[in-house]
Amino acid sequence: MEVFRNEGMANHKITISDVAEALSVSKTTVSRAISGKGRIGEDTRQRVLDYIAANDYKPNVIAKGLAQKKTYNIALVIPGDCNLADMPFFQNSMQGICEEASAHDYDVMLVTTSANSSANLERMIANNKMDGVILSRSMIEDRNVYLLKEHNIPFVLMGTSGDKNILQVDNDHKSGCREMISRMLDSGLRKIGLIGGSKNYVVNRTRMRGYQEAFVRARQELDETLVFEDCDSPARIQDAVECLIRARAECIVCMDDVVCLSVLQILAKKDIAVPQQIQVASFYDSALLKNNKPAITSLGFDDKALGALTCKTLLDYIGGMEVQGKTRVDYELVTRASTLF
Amino acid sequence: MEVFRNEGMANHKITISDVAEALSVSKTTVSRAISGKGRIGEDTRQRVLDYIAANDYKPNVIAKGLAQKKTYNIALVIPGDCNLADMPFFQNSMQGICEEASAHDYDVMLVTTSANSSANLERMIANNKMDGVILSRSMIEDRNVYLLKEHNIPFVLMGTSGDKNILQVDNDHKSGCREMISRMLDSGLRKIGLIGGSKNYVVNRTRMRGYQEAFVRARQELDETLVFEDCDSPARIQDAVECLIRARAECIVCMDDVVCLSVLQILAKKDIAVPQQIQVASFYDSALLKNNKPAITSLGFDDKALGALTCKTLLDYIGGMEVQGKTRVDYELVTRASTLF
DNA sequence: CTGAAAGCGCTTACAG
DNA sequence: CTGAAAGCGCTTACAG
Repeated sequence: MEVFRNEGMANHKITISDVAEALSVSKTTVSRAISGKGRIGEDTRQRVLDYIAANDYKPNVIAKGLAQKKTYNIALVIPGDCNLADMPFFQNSMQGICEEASAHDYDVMLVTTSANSSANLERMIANNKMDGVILSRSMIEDRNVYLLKEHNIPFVLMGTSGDKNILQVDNDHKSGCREMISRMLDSGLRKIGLIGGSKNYVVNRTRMRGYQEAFVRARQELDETLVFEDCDSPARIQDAVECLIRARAECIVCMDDVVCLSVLQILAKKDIAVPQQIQVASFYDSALLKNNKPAITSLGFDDKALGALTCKTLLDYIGGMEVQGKTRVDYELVTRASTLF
Repeated sequence: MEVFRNEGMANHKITISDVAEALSVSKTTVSRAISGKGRIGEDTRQRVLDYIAANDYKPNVIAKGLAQKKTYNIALVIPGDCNLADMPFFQNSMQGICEEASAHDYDVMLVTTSANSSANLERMIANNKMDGVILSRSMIEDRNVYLLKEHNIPFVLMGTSGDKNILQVDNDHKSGCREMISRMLDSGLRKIGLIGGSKNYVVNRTRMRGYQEAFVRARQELDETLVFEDCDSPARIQDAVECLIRARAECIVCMDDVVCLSVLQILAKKDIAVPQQIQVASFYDSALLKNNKPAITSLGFDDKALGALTCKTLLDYIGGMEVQGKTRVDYELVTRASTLF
């Protein structure tokens, strides 16, 4: 079996002293030319800039950070054990975050937490290697929020929280869900069933509120017997679907697309045609349902944009700028063949 | 709309000078007590250790790194646009990586790349903020490998490459696939269809080799007309399934579970019973198929362990230790109700 | 407009 | 066994 050993001959990088010496100026001057801070003659500035471009000198961000007491890192906290439905969300928002951070010369450190442990976050905080953190879509009880507040570390939640004191950026789930249900009510549908995942997730509670608001606005009574929350197992979903069929629901709305996938499979097994016999829609549009026939009516969110905006908010906040306490990102209601409105 | 501004009163952290002063020893001594390097009296060592425990002093990793010319960061490169089938893989391996890194006081920086751009990785390299990088399951052509080699940056591939000069750790896909097919052949099955995703992914080529080897070992002829590669669209999968049905295949083996999910939906629509009329298995066992009825025979991999091992390999390599050039992590063949062997 | 010097918080030869 | 000093690669008052 072949074996490797690192020779450790890293490329020797050129430093600020090297360029200062080469140009017969001081390090101070070089630093100023690069940062743009402090007065400096236009011609010297240009000389420095030309030289570093030609010799592709890159300042050492670590050293810069040490001098400025900054790290140019943010941490992204994601659940280590999220369910399948959330993966596309994390995947896409991550990309938005990374790109936005990159654009501001920041890097993002990954921290995974599990429901029972914030050990990784604690270590990260202790090590002090980041200027701020992004918390992602969270549970009702969040120890991470507590930790961050206690240590006075700037953070923004990519998600929704009832706590008015924390910065939050989220997809506008409530409005989206409300609009979808409103459209259904407008089209004459009345028996609109709802099947949702765990209420421990804030996002599911928010979606529920959108559903409720639509009924209030339409001055229609909401039939509680058509609502099934906490359906976090196949068995519960099965029960819910059967109840809804018995109750002659006209439409089944699923809170996320894992639920929706299950529902579709159950309906297929029972040979119940969508949308002819029952309509189906999902509050979240992901790759999971992309290839389904019929195509599923759902809410489209731009998770990458959400990630980018969240990152921008954090960076602005770290930079001492004023930022909005609560930001909601727009959605798109995409009606497809699985519904008839 | 409420607005926030960061007051910037970060907690003032205690430094090595503070503890040196408090104990009337030199910074050198404190440093030695902590690092364990260099001679130091047992009693002074204990005094220092007690003090820092009591006042929970944590050395500043950034400063430490600067002095040692290390960063205590590794970068993890993941595709920004991976497909659904790969998400659980990334999610789980990420967790393994983060935990292993954490255990060695390393942090992991996230770098997303897209097929057409390695810009984020290039920036990361230029900034020199990591000691090494983990590349994840990759395409046949990989610009990232080229970049890393060029800059002489230690890296390991979490995946498989034909390039013998790069460190690689991967699930033992080939053996797993071979064993599954061998078991099928042993049980008397002959017409074993295969439907796979894009051949641009190394992993799919590896799986294919496992499939082929099983036939060779069993001295059975492989019927090429039952093999469908590059099925990266629903339409192609549909075609493949129909061909296999026409050819009276006894079993359909899917290279990943997104393919498998499609296949199952198609079979359901055609009212073809699994496993009675046709058996179905998948080369990858993920949450996607978890709730399917019947349960699907598949290969189980411990992606979290894979991530941890990959991280360990990189860290060992960075640390100058000898590491194995190529490591394969074991799998588990899980036979379930979707097959009859 | 420019530079010498101190400092960010550590480590590590070197000397004792 | 312990410490003074130089150094990692930057920034930034301060002085000129």
